[in-house]
Amino acid sequence: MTLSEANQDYLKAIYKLRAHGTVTTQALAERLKVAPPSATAMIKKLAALQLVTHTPYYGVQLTPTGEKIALEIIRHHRLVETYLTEVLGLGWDQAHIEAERWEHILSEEVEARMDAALGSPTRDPHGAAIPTLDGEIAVDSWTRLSDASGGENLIVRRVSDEDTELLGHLREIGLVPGARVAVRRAVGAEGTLHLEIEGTAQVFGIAPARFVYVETLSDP
Amino acid sequence: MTLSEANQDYLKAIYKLRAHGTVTTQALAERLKVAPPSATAMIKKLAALQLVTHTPYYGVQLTPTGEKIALEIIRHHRLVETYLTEVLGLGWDQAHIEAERWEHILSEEVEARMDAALGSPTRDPHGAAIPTLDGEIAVDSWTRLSDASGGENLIVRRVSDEDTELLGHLREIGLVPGARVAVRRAVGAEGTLHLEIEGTAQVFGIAPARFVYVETLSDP
DNA sequence: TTCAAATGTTAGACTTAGCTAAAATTCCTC
DNA sequence: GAGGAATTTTAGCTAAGTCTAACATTTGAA
Repeated sequence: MTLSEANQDYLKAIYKLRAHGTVTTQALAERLKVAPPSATAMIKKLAALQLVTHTPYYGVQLTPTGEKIALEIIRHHRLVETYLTEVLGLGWDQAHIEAERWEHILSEEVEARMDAALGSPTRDPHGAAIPTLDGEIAVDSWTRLSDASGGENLIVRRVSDEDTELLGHLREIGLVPGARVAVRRAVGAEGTLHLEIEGTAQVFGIAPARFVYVETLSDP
Repeated sequence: MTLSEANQDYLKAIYKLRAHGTVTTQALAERLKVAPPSATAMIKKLAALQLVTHTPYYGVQLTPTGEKIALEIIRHHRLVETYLTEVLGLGWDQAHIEAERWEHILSEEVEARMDAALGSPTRDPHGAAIPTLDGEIAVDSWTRLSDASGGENLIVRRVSDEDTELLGHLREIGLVPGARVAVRRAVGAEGTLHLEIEGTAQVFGIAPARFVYVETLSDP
């Protein structure tokens, strides 16, 4: 079975949106930047291929086969991202954009070579887990930087690659996997965070902090 | 102007078929494995984009812009082919198949990185010239192994990558760029060539020998 | 030089994946 | 629980690129 790029993009998007098991048409349409009817149409096709189950008006869910395929694509994406940054020296944001295209055309053979060249990495440059060849993926239990209450000592474990622009910014200010962060002061829902990143003071918005996952070293 | 993969494939095919300046619909259709009407339709689109000129019933020709784009794609292809064999260790035939897909999605940025990693190569693994960034390409004046009359000492300069299967075979028997070949005996049109490749005797068909380009070291 | 074969083009249909407009359904508020 | 708002789906169109069948043109052989 050969799936079109569009098919693959939808499966990947459903996978990434599937926090509560089921994904709405609108969420899918937004993420893929298509109109809702386009998403409905594709959902039907994927359902016919048994890659998703669809309850009209109530959302879509990946079948085990669909999930496996989504994980393959994500593996490709993250492996390529890692390769492009580690071996060819591209920036994170550039690598992410490239990987969006490469993920669809990567053969098993080249995948294996890149994997070997990188020493079978388990994390991509932003700290996201790279699924294994047989579709296993590590489950992270980190918290979001936006949930910090103030006073914690944290270590950045992962930054989401969903917002390309943000990605570049995070890197600039040093909010990268492995960075140590102290939260000096946290302000409410619409507020800001006062951070010390590797010893440098920074004021950071709550909104982008939702995309930074951290491990807590010491609580306030 | 962003061209579709199909557009790019046609431009590349026209470039490769353009030995006598003009390319027939049939030749194009055959090379791309599509029906002739499909080729006609695409020719019209490319003509509307000013990438080719079309004289109905008399063939198609690249405009300077069309040729430049074709050369960009060929540069991508050959650079990728070189990268995949030299850096990732793929076989020639495998690399060629991969490059057919990669050539369409390679960004200028990654192209530049691969070029640098390889030390700006001028030839791909089969000996074909890699066009420069500004669309210059070396013109080869080598002869075909099939034209050998017997008694020559030759050096292989290039093997055509058009026939994927043949490519693998040529490599196995050592008919690769740089190989020294002595032609012991040549037989007529439908016949065979008796070769000595790097000292090893081989009988080789005239047909596949058309895909091997050689430089003559000494005439009979 | 004529006419059949080969080649090329036109006509019309199909598939994929997108769109807008309108209808159906669910959700939410009062 | 009724009704408007939000969401989802259906209906119908479009564009790219493919196909087959039919028509047009060129070529080549008698």
